Amino acid sequence: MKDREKIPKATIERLPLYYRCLDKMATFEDVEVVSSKDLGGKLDIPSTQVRKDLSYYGEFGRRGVGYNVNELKRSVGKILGVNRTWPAALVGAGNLGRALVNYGSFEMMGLEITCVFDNDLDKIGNLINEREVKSVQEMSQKVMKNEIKLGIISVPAEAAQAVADQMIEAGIKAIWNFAPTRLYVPEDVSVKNEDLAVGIVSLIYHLSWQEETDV
Amino acid sequence: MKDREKIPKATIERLPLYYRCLDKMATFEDVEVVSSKDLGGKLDIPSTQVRKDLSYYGEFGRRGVGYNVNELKRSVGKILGVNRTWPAALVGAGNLGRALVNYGSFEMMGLEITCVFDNDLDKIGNLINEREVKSVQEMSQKVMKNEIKLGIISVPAEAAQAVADQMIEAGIKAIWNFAPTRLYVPEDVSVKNEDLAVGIVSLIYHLSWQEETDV
DNA sequence: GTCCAGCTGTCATTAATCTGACAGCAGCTA
DNA sequence: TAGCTGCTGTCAGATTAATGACAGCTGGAC
Repeated sequence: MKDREKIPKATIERLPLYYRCLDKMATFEDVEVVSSKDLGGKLDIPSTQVRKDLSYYGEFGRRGVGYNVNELKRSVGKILGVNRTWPAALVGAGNLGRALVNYGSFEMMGLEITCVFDNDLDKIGNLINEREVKSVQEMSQKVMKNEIKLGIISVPAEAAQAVADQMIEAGIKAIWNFAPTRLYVPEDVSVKNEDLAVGIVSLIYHLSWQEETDV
Repeated sequence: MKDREKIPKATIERLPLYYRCLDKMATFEDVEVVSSKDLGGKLDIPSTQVRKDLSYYGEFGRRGVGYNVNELKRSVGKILGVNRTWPAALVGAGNLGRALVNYGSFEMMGLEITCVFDNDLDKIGNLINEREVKSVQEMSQKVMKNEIKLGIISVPAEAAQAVADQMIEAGIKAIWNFAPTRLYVPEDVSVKNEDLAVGIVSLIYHLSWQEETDV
């Protein structure tokens, strides 16, 4: 394995796609071996890109043959860290928060939302997918006790920074932020913004341009 | 305005951030003029990047002064196409679908989910944020009648391609895909994958690496 | 008016990322 | 065994994006 610092972000974004594709192949299709061309074909990624991405982490294939599906899946899973379960604390039991807790496909990626918090008295005590919504005040204790490193923020923008601060205080090292705002965090905490309103705009941009040229 | 083809994707992803920030400044803060340094500072983007991004579309600032907040907001809004309302059809009234319909921040970006479809008889007829869930069979007609160009897919992966095909058949030109699968579409249809399970993995990757080096 | 600090727009440079080309290995055929 | 096809891993080149440097404009101070 080479210097982990020098691996393109784009590569890391593609690895989960490979992983899920390999999982699907291992589970539903009866294939033992896959070539970079096959794998790339399913994901609309050039075969050279697939090989390059994998080569950052070692040599997983056999020349003249291809990659063993199960073996590669295990390897990629280990690279990504999804070969174990990562407990996560979610704050914000609104519509989006509930959807995330109920979302099915996280398990495969090692994510388990183990506790849910809110500060709305109407929501505290409710059950979401068998998890009781607790008061935000209980978060720190719970996070520390269970050594939770992963936090998910699905509160309104105004409240997000305060929640983040509290999470960091409690020892959380990675934040998945659904609030439409930038978070200020120390260097050793990583943040991934999943900003839905921003996501849609690139589509609107293309649509808008298309309509203009159509006329 | 220069050749629209040559504008970096990354720039288009940043424009909505500028837009929302400008909106916030225009609404809540009492500033008339903003510099690229200020704007970038709020978003953690270098000022040179801000100026470069804007310069692809024209000259919006005044040398020695900066950008007029309201003017720039209007200009960026127009560039992005969010200066009008884009009706959208959503298919899949599960937890995520419901969360999207109820999501507040889309309005500002011009997105309005005007109709919701599902094929689950238990869901058809329900109200989500004042919109009645209709049968998927009614989608084509509704989309064609209202000339809807934007489709949102929040169904399980297995059903996504069929929904996409139906959308395209009905004239939809842009698809926001929340299903964890690749969609095959004609060239003139744009797809934006909002793959939540993939999004979380890059965080897990960093966490996993951090733990390794901590020891 | 002149000077100065601060700002934009853009060209030149550097960095990041992707793509193409190919040596080298594997397995099959005869 | 030799010959052929298909595949990987990697180097070199091309492409794309980010950064640095600076000319030119602006408004206020004096």
